[in-house]
Amino acid sequence: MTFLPDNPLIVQSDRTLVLHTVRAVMDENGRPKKDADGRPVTEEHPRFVEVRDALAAFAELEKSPDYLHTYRITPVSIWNAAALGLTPDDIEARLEEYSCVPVPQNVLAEVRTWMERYGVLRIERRGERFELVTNDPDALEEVLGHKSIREQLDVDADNRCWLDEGNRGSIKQSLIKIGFPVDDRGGYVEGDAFAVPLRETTLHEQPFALRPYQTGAAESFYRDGSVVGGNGVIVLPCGAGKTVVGLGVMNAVGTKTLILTTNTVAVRQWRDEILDKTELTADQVGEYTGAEKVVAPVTITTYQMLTWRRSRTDDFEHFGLFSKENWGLVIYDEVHLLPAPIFRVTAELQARRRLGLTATLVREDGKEDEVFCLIGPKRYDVPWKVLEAQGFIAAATCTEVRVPLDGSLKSSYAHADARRKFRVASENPAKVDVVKRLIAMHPEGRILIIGQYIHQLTQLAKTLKVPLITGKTPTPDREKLYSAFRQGSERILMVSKVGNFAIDLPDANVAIQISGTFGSRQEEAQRLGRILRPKSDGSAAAFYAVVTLGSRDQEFAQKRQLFLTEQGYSYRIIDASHLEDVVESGVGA
DNA sequence: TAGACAGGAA
DNA sequence: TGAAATCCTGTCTA
Repeated sequence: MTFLPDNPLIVQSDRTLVLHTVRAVMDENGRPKKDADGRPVTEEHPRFVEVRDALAAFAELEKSPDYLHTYRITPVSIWNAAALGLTPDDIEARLEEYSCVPVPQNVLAEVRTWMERYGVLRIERRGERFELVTNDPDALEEVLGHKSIREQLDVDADNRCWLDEGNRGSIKQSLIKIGFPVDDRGGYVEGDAFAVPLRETTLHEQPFALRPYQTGAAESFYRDGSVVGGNGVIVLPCGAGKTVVGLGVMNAVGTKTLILTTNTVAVRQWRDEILDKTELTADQVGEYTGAEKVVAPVTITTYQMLTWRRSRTDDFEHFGLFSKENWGLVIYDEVHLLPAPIFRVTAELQARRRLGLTATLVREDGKEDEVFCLIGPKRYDVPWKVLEAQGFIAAATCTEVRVPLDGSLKSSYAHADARRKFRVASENPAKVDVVKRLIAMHPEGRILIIGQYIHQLTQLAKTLKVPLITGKTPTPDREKLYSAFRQGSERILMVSKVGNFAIDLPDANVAIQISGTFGSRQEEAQRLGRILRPKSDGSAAAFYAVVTLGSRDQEFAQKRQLFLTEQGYSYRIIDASHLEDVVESGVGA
């Protein structure tokens, strides 16, 4: 094996992968080139992009400072890769190919062990019951050594392990916790047949057909006559048409369907999309929310509706919805937000086909393993940059603008306790000036200013004389402002965290983020998603994160950027004082 | 009977 | 790590 010293990757024995983003530029004598100030000159590493894309399939980006990106190989990342068809040999080949040092054998061995564990245990149907089967007696022995698991199984005299429909989910949860992801071949209840024909022309007289990647996604989930699939998660960027993929799957499966969403606006959007793009009529698509409770062959509801109860000790009042119809398919919209109680019900729903949809399959609470075993593995994933290259989403430049804290605030920052520090830095009043300058730099831009603290936002809105939408803004007022923004009579709009949920928020081409949730990767992704609708002139969108230099605000900003960095976005980091220079050199538009 | 609002939950 | 937004139900008003 030859290891090229020029390769950008280091594989460490603790399963972290370190990827060089740049390399030194050599002069004609083969020595490191220096700039006028005597500092070494660097360039992007020529294999960086290739390696980043190769790692995305089986590792998770953990840190992404300027020159070294750190990835980690985790069991869930390996199992998802296995479900997509990657083998240990594929992963070994990639690591060997890109590493500049020998790949530690223990890492390869661990990858192999984890990957082989996916599918070592299978659940198979035997008439009315299910059996946990394996070809590996050692694995079975190890599993049965865990008391909590043995208690859930009915082990007969021949040492065969039986389980009932009722604990199919919970056994999978217990097994994944000890590192055994089960391949559930127990099959599905077919559910009542219900055809969902797609239109070729929408209600709005637009031609309609699934885009190639949408078809690919739907087929990866379900192909008629195939035993593979029928449960799992499809990951598509914001604005790539996840609803349409859902329609494609409903069309393919052809049964009564229950759709779960995060809020009522999403419920209505699903309903509108279904009526617009399928031949279903209004009475076939029910909305089950606080406002009306209609159960129809296709029913859309919210997670909160299902998890609502009178008090902590009462039952969930609307759980009955799951058994009101013989659903053949349950769709979980924004599956990364799935609340804990829904995991519990889902554990009891393992016989129903389950489709999860999301833009970012990362959870800040680390419950990826629950999504993996209860909804299913990742079946399809389109990188953001691929859709960008195909023109389905706009190109975007991301810029982190760093602003210092001035005098008096420096000391209040220093004296604040750990949790206040973040807020002091987030609300740095020096950000106001930066926002003004950014606005001035985009005189034609349709600008969204997004923040997290109401106090900060109201102040800024007053200074800039720009309308602000918060959770308290009544719906009619919101709609008025949205439509003003859409028509161009308002060019700038400020939004609080409502922006995270408001899928009806109009499109913009510039977003300025002045504060955000601690280190939420998916929030950052959502916010960028706001400006990714393709522009008619093909121009790029601009995303700015304004952070306080050298503070916790900056630390968390880095964590927030991880997901997008993983997807191939690079953040240009500039000092507030150089803002105009950099943008003039080509970021703007 | 619709809309507005308060209260509690997670 | 904390703040903000959401949802649902129930009650009140017109």
